[in-house]
Parts: sequence; structure tokens; C-alpha cells
Amino acid sequence: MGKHRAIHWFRKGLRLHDNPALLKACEQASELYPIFVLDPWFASSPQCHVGCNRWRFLLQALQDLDQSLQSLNLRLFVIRGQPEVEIEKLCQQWSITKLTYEADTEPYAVQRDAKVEARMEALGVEVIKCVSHTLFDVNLTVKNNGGCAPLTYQKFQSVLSKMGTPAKALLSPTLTDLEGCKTPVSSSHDQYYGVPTLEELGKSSSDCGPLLFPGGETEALDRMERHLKKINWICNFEKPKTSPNSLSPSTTVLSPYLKFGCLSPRLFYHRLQQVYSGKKHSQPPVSLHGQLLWREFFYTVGAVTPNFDRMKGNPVCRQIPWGSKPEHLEAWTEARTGYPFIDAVMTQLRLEGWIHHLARHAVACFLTRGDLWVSWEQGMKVFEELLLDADWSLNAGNWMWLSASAFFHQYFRVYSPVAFGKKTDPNGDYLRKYLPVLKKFPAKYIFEPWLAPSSVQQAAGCIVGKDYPRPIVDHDRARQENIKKMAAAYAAAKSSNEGSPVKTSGGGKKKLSTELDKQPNKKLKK
DNA sequence: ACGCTTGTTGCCATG
DNA sequence: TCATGGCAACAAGCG
Repeated sequence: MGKHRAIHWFRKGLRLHDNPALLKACEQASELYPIFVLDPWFASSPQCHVGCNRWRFLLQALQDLDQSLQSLNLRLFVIRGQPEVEIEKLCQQWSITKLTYEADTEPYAVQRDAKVEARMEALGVEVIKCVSHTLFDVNLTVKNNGGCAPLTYQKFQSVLSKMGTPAKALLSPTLTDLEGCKTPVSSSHDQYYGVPTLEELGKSSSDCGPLLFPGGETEALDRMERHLKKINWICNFEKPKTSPNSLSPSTTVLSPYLKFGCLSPRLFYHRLQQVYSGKKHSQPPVSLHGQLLWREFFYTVGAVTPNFDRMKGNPVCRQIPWGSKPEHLEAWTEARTGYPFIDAVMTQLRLEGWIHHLARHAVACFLTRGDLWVSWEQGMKVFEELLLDADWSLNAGNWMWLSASAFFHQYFRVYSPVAFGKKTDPNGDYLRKYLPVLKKFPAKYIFEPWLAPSSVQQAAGCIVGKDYPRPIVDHDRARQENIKKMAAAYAAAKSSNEGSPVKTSGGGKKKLSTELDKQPNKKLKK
């Protein structure tokens, strides 16, 4: 007989499969209250960086969750208010003895959960939290690396290699698991605890783009299985060889589902392993396993690095004197840089909420070290709003990567806003899809419409400077100037030892002398 | 200690 | 079509 009255608090981890905390909630419970806490005030506040598409995804995920729970005689409660306040009230109202949830390593979540735990302690409610959002417990990974985060993928892999394979994914709870356990539901449940509409959150569904990636666990599992059927594709997958500008996604687009936890990374990992088994297959970092490891890498570093989403006070981030040109940031954000590839990607992002990883590279490089010299933090905030898969650790980590602020340092490798897109879309079909104003340009000019003779512009019905912007900067010149600025920032960091992630030796003497370096090595063998 | 190798995904010219 | 080197030259890890 169940003696517990339990709350399972969904935050991320919007799924029933591989949800150890949910299973813990079911154990010896006579009453189980699955809740999700939503602060409607936050949804409409200016501090909220969640665009309409992602709200829609979340609400769909919650709907799907409620459906699945109903088939287990359970119901989801969507609670309106602040978590620490509302959960305390509910514990008293429902005489709760046990609270379970999935561990979350993001700083705001760590703080929030600490507050909740303190209140639960005072109330005498048992709190159980489980790791299921990442392949491993990232704090254990850090511990196994000697107490600091591994800052290269290689180092990260070598730490993981000592940790074995990730835990197997757990099954969803069944009616048998839940025997004698139900959610007490009143007739006014939907009125008070139903999944809200976009309108209730002050959003309008007319602001959303086409529904390409419906939210929820059901869709996540379908999507994963659809891809896993393509055995050769899975085994040969190499991320850098996929196209950033195909007309339909060249990768799985499971990222939004992983972000919200509609899909367990451990389930995906082991399902991939099953497909790989006995076959020749690609390897990390480029394989699909490798993609899960990248996610894990940034989660791990993000969990233990102070100020990970900022430049100042961030020990892994190079300090770079980014400029502030609001009009440049605005043009980039609003897809009017005058570089069709950049503008098409930014249009797809705003409209659909997902762009290919390499497309993110191109626009991130363009905004920061490549062309506009705008801080990566600014770009990160735009992605935070518009991406369905906006994930705090990955977003900050990748923006630092692309801006050569951390992890990646070869700042003279700059993506060309013209040449990069041409490689995989020589005809410019992707540009025509997202920038219809350029539709009639011949392939020869569509990546650089400002070079088209005026007769061509007229025939295309698009005059550059009138119907489509001129290039916001001259790429070649901007690139050269920015490389110089990056070199200066790197040199400054070296001489002051500031922004250098890991302290090596003492002072800043280092090399003055390429001369010395060129001298023959006079060391004698033995 | 210091030199060497490597680094998921650049671009361009050359062969 | 693909591989290579120059570009101007970085950080981190390893031995």
C-alpha cells in the first residue's frame, strides 16, 4: 500500500521514458501529482527571452505529457506562479510527503532548486532528484577530471572513457507500476490547472511560423525512430559534411526535443549504439554519438564555470573589446545585412526556430569576429529568443567558440558570407526560399546581388539599395581589420595573462623572439 | 622545461 | 573531384 503523497515536478525532462525521478515518485505512493510550474507574469515580461515558436513547442510538449499521463490514470497540473512559493503551498494543501524532480545544472535552476529544497526541509518533505538530462552526472565528470572542467573535446573524451557507457534508459512507468496510485482530480481541473493557450501567455499564434517541429515526447520518439531506420545514413553520419542550407534539414533536428527533455539523451545514445552494432560507423566528434558528446561537453563546462554566459568574470572566456554598433546588431537580427546567405539564415531562424549548426557558425562568425565586431553575448540573446532548441550551456559555449573567445582560437579562419553557402547550394535555392525578393536573380549573382549589372537587377525586379539592402560592410576589409583586432586582443591577454583560461607558468615573458625559435636546436642527445 | 602535435566543420590558389 | 600549402600563427596537451 502506498504511504506517500508525492509531487513530481516537471521542468525539463518533459517525458515519461527514462525518467528516474518520476519512477521514484511512483514508488509507494497512493497519490501522485505531476506538476509543471509556469509563471505567466514571466512569459509577458521583457526579461523573458522566449519567442512565440518556443512557447508553442513547450505548450505542445505539456499537452502531450498530459495525454500520456492520462493513459496512466494521472493528470498534469500546470501551476501558475513562482515555483518556490507555489510548491510550498501545494505541499501543504495536498499533504505532500515526497517531492521528486530531475537535476538541473544551469545556474538559475541551481539557485531556484536550493530555495525549494530549503522550504521542503522546513516542511519535512523528502526531496529526491535524479540525473537524466545528461548522459552522465556532469559533476562526477568534473570530479573525474581532477575537479575542473575539461576544456577540450579530446580531454573530455579521455575523461569519459574512464567512466564507462552511460546508464541505460529506463522504461516509462506502466499501469502496473502505478497500481494503487492515482492523481486526485477535481471537476475544475482544466480551469485551474489545464495547459494554457498561447493567448493566455500574452502571445498570439499568428506570430508563430509554420509548425515544422511539433513539441512533445510522442513526436520526439517518432522522429528519432524515423531517423534510426536509415541505417546507412546513421552509420555514415559526419556532421561537417551535412549541408547548412538544404531545403529540408540535413540533420535529425532532435535538438529541441533534447533541450526540453522530450527525448532522453541516454535513450538516443543507446538506440544509436544498437544501430551501429556490428557495422562500420563514424566516430566522435563527427558522428551522431559525437553530437551527444558535444552537448554533454558544454553542459559539463557550463555547470562549473562562473559567468559562463558572459565575457566579464568568465575564466574561460577571452576578453575582447567588442564594439557597439546597435544598427549593425539590428540589421543582423532583422535579416538585412545585405549578404543574402546571412539574411536567409536569419530569416529561417525567425520563421522556423531551427537552423543548421553550420548556418549558426556562419551568422555567429559574421556578427562577431568575422564582420560586425559585435559581442557574442548580443548574438546569444537573439538565439536564446528564436531557437526552439535554445539551450543555455550550448548556446553560450558555441557563441564563445565561434567568436574565438574560448575553445576555438584560430581566429584567422573566417567564414565567407558569400562563398560558404555556395558550396552546398550553388544555385541559391535556399536563398530564393527565404528571401523571395531575390528569387529572380540568376545563380551567378544571387550570393552577391550588388555585383549584378543594373540591367540584371531590373530584370530580377529587385534593385539593390532599394528592394534589398547593400552589404552592411565590405567583407574583405572588415575581415582583415577584425583579424588584426583579434590578434591584438590575444596578444594583450598573453602579456597580461588575463582571459587566459588556465594559468601555466609565472609572468608574461613568453616569446619576443621568432628569431630564437628559428635557431637550430642545440640540444644534444644524451 | 620546451618542442611538437593536434584541433568536428575557412578561404583561396594550385595541381 | 579532391588534396595540399599559404594565410599568419593560436591554445592545450603530451612526452
